Amino acid sequence: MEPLYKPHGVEERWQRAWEGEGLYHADPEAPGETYVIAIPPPNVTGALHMGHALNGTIQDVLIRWHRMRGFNTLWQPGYDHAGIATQAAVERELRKEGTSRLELGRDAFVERVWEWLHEYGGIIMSQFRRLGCSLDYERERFTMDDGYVRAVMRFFVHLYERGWMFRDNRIVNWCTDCGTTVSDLEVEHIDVDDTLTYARYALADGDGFVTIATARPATILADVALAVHPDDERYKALIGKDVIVPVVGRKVPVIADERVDPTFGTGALKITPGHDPTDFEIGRDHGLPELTVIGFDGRITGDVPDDFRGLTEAEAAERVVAWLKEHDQLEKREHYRHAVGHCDRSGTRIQPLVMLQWWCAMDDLARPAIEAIDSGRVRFHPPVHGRVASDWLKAIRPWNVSRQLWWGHQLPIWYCPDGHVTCAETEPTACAVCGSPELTRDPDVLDTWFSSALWPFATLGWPDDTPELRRYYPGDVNSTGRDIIFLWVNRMVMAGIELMGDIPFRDVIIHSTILASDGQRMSKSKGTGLDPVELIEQHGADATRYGLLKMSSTQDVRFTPVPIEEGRRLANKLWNASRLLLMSGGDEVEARPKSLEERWILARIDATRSEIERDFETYDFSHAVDRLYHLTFDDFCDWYLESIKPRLGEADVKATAFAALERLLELLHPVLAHVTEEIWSHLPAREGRLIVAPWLQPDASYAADVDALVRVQEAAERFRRSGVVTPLDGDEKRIFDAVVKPERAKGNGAGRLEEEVARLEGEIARSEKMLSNERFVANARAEVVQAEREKLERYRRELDAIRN
RNA sequence: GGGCGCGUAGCUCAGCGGGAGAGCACUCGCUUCACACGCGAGGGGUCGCUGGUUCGAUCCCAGCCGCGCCCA
Repeated sequence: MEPLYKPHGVEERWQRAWEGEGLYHADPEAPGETYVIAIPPPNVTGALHMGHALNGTIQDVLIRWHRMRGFNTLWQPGYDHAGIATQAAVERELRKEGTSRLELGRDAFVERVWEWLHEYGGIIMSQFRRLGCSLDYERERFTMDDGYVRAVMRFFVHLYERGWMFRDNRIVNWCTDCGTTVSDLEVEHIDVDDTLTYARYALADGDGFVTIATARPATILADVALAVHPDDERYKALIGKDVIVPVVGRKVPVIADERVDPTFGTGALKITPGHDPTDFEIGRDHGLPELTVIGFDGRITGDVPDDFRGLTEAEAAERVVAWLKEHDQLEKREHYRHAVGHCDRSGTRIQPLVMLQWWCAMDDLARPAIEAIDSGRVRFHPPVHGRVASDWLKAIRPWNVSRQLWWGHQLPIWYCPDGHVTCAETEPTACAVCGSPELTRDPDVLDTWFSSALWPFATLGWPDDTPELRRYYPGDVNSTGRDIIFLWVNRMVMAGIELMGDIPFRDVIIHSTILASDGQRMSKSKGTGLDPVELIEQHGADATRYGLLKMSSTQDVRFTPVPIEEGRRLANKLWNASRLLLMSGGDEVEARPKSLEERWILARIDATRSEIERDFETYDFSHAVDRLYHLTFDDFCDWYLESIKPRLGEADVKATAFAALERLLELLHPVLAHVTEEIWSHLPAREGRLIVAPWLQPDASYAADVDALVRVQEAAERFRRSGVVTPLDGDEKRIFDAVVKPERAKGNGAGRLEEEVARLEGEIARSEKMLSNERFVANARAEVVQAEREKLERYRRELDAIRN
């Protein structure tokens, strides 16, 4: 054993051993209460980032802890096919080769995606291995593998048969760059500088004008009404009249609707159901036509004057404004900053337009999920996210599930020449309505999140009745970041209750986001992203795990490497403490505490065990890790080892020390998995692996000694502050001399008697003043007053002690 | 516009009604036979601002200033 712990090699060796010996593997036939976590499936094209590393560490700590406690644990790994992202990556590749998916054709393109994935995909699992994550890698699943596809088809057909899947022309979020619709959740609202155009619409009866304000003058071409708030006195007289839409000359009505904000612009709103979500809803309620003038390429199309056709939206807007100016119907234009929807994948401005799509009605799915969250059957940590999740479900809208992509699960929908719809899990031979054998499959694929919703049970074999499904569903915990609560967590809860009749997990951990040092989200394009694998290379996996947990909290945190370095020092300290014991020989491991500090350290380890158990149960990992640090440095090394060091030759002392070390290693293992296993393997007469060693059981026989060193520690504190040595005898004197080494400490300026006297006199004065305040004594809680009296006594004793 | 959260030591963060804490950084002293990724000693904070509640406020309430996130 070298004086400097070098994690490289050691960590990889244990990772190979644990996995190779099948210790990560979950056996449904094995006994034990189950403990199940399904990893949030990373994009198959992705690489490990800080969020994955933190999340992986959190889950691994929980899994290792439960494994040691004898649970039948399953940590399910796998990948998500990530429709848009993967398709885009392969299309980029094709572009470099001078071809395109259209040139290849659908089948060849899909084939090409698979090839590409076999070459470049699926690297994250090896990165999780390098972090020490004890996932059951034998069970790796992919949302596009054969069994999973069946699950997705079953889910769709199930929803169709329930009557919740419907096809309709509704307003969608069209991304001209991705060439597909995206769901409302994939639209990011970003503030942009824009221009607000005030346009006058002529009343059809020639009785003047109404002025409206719009940020998108090009969409005037698709106006079908003006709307005002029903209580708006300025416009009451106009309701029911007609106005003439500029440029196109269409006569449209003025309607009244509560959804009009009378404070925006002039209070009169142009209604364009074809290109605005709110207008669309107003239009549906008022039975208005849904005209579309902007096409899938973002250019002007449809029933418009010829000179507009083919223009970009900006060009069309310019021409509309010119028309308004020419006809004296342009009132003004002013700067306007507002939030505009952008595609979160491509960053392109979303084009809302009306399109025939497949939708899922969500109300009946959402209702039991809301109940599960509100009743606390599904618990969020921290709880505030449960309320947010529930609020979102309560305002849920139909989900646009079809995507105009080639990579993904193709809809199980076929059409016959008469337009009848057949929905079936496998390819039907005839139309379900008219029996026509001529069937064409809908070309669209499903939203990636449609398949992710099934993750907790499709990975276990659903829709088949497998031993895994019976044994491991429902699971226990889901851990993830805030950003996919709606996209993923809520949908798993809905799908789990609907298909399995039970919630998929009990606890949802929402971990913090690790920000770059500038306080912004880490960003690849800004170069502020950090590669966790590099951190592992630099500091070791144990140190990285420790550091990530130390940084984690319910609050977002700016990254600094300092906590990881702290973890590295802890690993090194533990390594050297173990060296001290191992180098002095001895082959017995048994707790036979004879002296004060031996009973004390065993009690301290037990006490810390219950403290970190409480931390783990409440998913408070940073405090758990902090306790482990101080237990190791302060209690185990500084007090215990220093105390016994002179007596390491004694067999009893040695055997007890090994027993204490064993317990410490057990406590540390879930976090510092590798270094603890390495040290464990050096312990005398050690068989079996720490990873599957039983979690330590507290021993009540020394529990009473958890404060056994208080007098010595007070004496040490007193000596440090004042330089006064307290008379002690027996174990206490021996421990004090061994740890404090007063003769050496004197040399470096320890203890300034006068300052300490002054400090204590100050404290005594403060305390006396408080206790002589009648209102304090009368109003404060009795135990607070009592505590203050005891404090005062202690200060007086302390002062006496250093004056004598 | 609606909602949530955060401003505590130079840095990153705990604490959240009765004596301001940790790690790092900084200063000083130690190659002490486990560890210099160490040991010992030390300096450093009107706990964003202004009011209020209270015997007592970093902690509770209100307002303000600054920063961030989510939803529309």
